[in-house]
Amino acid sequence: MKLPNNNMQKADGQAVPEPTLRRLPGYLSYFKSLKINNIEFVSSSQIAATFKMDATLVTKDLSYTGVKGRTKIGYSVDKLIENIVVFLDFNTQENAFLFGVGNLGKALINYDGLKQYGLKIVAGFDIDPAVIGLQVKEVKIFGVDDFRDLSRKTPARIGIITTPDHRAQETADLMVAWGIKAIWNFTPQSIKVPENIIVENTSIYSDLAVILNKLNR
Amino acid sequence: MKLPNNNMQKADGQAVPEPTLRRLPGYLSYFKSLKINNIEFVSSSQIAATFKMDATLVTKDLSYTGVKGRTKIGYSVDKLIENIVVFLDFNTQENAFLFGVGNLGKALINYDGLKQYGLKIVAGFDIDPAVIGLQVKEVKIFGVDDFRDLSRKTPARIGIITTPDHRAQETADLMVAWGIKAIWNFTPQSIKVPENIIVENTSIYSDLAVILNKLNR
DNA sequence: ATTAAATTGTTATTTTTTTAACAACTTAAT
DNA sequence: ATTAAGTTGTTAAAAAAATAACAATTTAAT
Repeated sequence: MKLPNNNMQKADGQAVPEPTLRRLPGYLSYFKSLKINNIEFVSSSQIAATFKMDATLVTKDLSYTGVKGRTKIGYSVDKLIENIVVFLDFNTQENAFLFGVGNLGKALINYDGLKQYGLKIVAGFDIDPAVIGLQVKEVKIFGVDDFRDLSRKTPARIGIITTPDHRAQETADLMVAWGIKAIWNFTPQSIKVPENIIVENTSIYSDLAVILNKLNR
Repeated sequence: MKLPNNNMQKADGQAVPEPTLRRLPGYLSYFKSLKINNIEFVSSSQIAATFKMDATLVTKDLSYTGVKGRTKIGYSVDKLIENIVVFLDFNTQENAFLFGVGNLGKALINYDGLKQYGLKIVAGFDIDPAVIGLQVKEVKIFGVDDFRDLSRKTPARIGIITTPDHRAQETADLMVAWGIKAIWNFTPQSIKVPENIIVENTSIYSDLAVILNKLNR
């Protein structure tokens, strides 16, 4: 329909279905592993079998990225990877501040994968004096007051909340005051922010709920 | 329609929409914070405003749990909490084995929240001799060989994969051989398992994709 | 060269999920 | 007591997403 068929170009105004958006990174990971195994082409039916889904849905998802397959051959793994990476903006590095350097926070900083997927945590923040001044991998941990200087050197549009639950709202408020545009909230707490601020909640409890439900059905 | 109106009883055969299932833990967290603030009643419109969603959808979601609201008063916070907890099986403790005691694995073990939501990690596993024998919080870390004994003492139906990506499949295979019924996969790798095994993938990359998309639109 | 099989990509249909509409009810104010 | 406002809960409609159907194409085999 209104899909852009100018190859390798992003559908900027076009809203991509969120389910599609959520599936694409999974495909990407799969394609990367195919590449490691020197597999050059893959068909939608193979992909569908791997993810236990309908092949049509796969082609639809992939078509959003502008990639073109070849009849009887399938899709080029290289092109798939390239198109998805570009489409999801995983190629342009986005800086992020992380607030709350506890277990989860440290795990995220140590998580190499994120960098590969377009996100670079450039600084950690905490209110615990015992943590401030430390360094986790290449990421230094700062106190709240150090923000001004830091933000001038390495500005960030994304703020990650990995604080204890009850500190989520105040942290969000702080981030908004700092000019953060998108908040990635890893606490189960729902946070209140101005209309124009993007919030994405990552709740492992939702996944847990799904597992328990399937298990006990 | 075919909703069970026998109060406080779970709709066992009835399939609950997964979106509903995913939203319930968020509500629950919110209700718990209301309770801490000594708020006894809450209306669907208040809940809807908090989560920026339609009030009708809230009532629908809540109705699945069998909770009943009072006109002009709203829902009892206590009853909401109780019904959601029961409905999601967060009250009956489910044991889990965790494989891959790296940063993320440790973070999950240290995460107190999980226990409160029905999941208890009873043992960690790793192939790194430097890690085997250690103890993270109350959770001991074992080698693969220790499984038999352990599984007799504290059986578990859920297996958590927090290994490096390229070890996901072999870990899954092992878990299936162990008799694990549901696998919670924290790697982006898609894993192949027998038909009857439940798999839930937690991919923070999906959330990241959504954030970047909104940010760059 | 011809044909058969496999595969993409599009359009149509069905299913699922969300939103809207509205009736019934209950509390609090007059 | 009466009324008005706010709220639940259900039914209907709309929107979104997934699946099915199928045409077009292209490769590989005969």
